[in-house]
Amino acid sequence: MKSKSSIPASKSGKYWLVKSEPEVFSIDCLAASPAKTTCWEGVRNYQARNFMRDEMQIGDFVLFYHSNASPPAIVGLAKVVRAFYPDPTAFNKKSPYFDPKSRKEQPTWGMVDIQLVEKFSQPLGLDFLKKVPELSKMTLLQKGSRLSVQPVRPDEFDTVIRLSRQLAKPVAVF
DNA sequence: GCCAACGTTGGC
DNA sequence: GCCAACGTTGGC
Repeated sequence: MKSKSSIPASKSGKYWLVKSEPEVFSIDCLAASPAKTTCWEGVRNYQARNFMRDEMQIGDFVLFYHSNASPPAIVGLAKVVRAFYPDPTAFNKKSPYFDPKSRKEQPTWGMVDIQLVEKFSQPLGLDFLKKVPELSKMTLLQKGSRLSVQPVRPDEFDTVIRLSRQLAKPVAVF
């Protein structure tokens, strides 16, 4: 019998990774959010914005990464549930994400909504990921890579999901 | 807390 | 358009 693949496939064929500092917004915050959904506010980098605006589509899968964490790790999977729309925090003077140059008539910044699909039972730590040959080209693992919203190649996405499944299995004891 | 790498700003 | 100064990111 053919077994059904447990690797999720996105309709668009596109996959992403977003970074968040767990001190600011962790995967547990996402899990505790209404409908396990949050708006991805505060992106203030043009390249990251352009990915969200020009390429992200509803249904795309998004790896959730904890940066500035110990250890830094991919901690779960989410998906896009709302396409790009203006980020109101850019107009809020009290927000840390306030941008005085952004005009309401023509907003500079935007965001998408993402919904939690699953929190990995074992985080995939940065040091672990670096040892995986199939991931050697992954944007996240390149030196000096700081993009907070970045594309992930389909084969890399498959590898990450497969590793998360492997790590979730009980360790054999002899 | 340090600091390398990167992005942005602004004078010229 | 160049590039120095500055600010931010993020691993360690």
